[in-house]
Amino acid sequence: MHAALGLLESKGFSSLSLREVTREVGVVPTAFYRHFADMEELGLALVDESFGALRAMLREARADTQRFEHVIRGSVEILVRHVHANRPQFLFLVRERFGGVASIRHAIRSEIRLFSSELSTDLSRFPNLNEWRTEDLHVMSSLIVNTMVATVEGILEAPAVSPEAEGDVIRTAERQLLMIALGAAAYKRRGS
Amino acid sequence: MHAALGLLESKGFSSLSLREVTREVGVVPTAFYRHFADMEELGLALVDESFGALRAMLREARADTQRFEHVIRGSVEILVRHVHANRPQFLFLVRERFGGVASIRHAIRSEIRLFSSELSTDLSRFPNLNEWRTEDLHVMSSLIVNTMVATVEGILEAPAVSPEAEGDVIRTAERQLLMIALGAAAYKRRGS
DNA sequence: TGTACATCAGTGAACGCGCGTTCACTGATGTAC
DNA sequence: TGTACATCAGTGAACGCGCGTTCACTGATGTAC
Repeated sequence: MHAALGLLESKGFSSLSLREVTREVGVVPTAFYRHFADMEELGLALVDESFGALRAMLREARADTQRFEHVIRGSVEILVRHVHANRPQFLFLVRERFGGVASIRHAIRSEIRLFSSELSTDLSRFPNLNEWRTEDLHVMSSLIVNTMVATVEGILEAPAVSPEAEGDVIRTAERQLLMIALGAAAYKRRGS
Repeated sequence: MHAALGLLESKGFSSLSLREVTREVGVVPTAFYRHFADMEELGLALVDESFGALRAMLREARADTQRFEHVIRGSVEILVRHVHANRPQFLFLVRERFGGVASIRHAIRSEIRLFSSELSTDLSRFPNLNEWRTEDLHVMSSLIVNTMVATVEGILEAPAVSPEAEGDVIRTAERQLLMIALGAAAYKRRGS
């Protein structure tokens, strides 16, 4: 799994061959079958492992909800830290969300959808949001998730050697989340 | 190109073979070389064609900017119509943005970045926004682009047979854009 | 403590297959004079 | 208007290659008695 993730830095999963993986490990191709029935099974194992990294990040973010501005800055900081610490996993999830293997694609999409609906629940615990209609909470949380996903993409894409490109991505993300928070409040005022 | 786009409905470009394409056309593999030097050249031609569809959409959207709420509803309507009319092209762009062929990936990303900066310029023509700092305009326009991209993904993903799933995507997009517009205004009030 | 057996990860040869690419070719269509 | 030649898209045989998968095997480690 580690060898596969390494190779996936530079190519999509569906064009990764069983022989490439075993070659990377330094083992004969047939040895692969001692561990997985086929490449799809390896792919789904990588999905699981990557979800582990993702959920660890969310757990930390959730344990850390304070005042509004601090929530934004803190959440983005946690996001950046986890993406750096688990770059291969996040890269895998971001890419294979649209990749060629249907079962992987569906697993990733449904996990993101799940995350978005959990975020709705979390948001409803904020004093200002606790009487929102679930529909409006969903609109807001999917907007936040989209922004977070785009931020992960931006971090992964930013050249590792250029901290200023990453700084831009981070600053933009923080301002966008603030815009969303302010927008949600105005949206609600306007609706009632 | 038409045959390739058809095959790309169900797989990524980097796992599409030259022989599959010619088989689909009903022609011998070597005939491929009468038209393209290799698959990458075909891929880049598809990028060009798909950008054509994308730019046609943006041209129409730009010709149609009116009051704020109408802009949102009108833009989303235009988006939906063009995605339906050019589904294979949009599917191609959305997927290959993270696909396995670097030159394709980079072409798509730089086009989206270009679009985002053009949107900044367009936004600055709105009376309320004409004195914003370009940096804040960029924050707002990239938030809008992210939302639009996510909406395209949602439309492409929604089962073709289920108009209600697509209706949800559309309604969510409209509300998110409204949230962004209101949020941008509040963000600015707060900043000054 | 020693023996017998099971489990496990890895080996190496072999297979048939689809792939990209080469080559010399054919025959239809377009162009110059 | 007729002839000669160029251009063009497609043909079909052939190549070497990497692929996934099969099979019977080896030798190390773990487990039962």
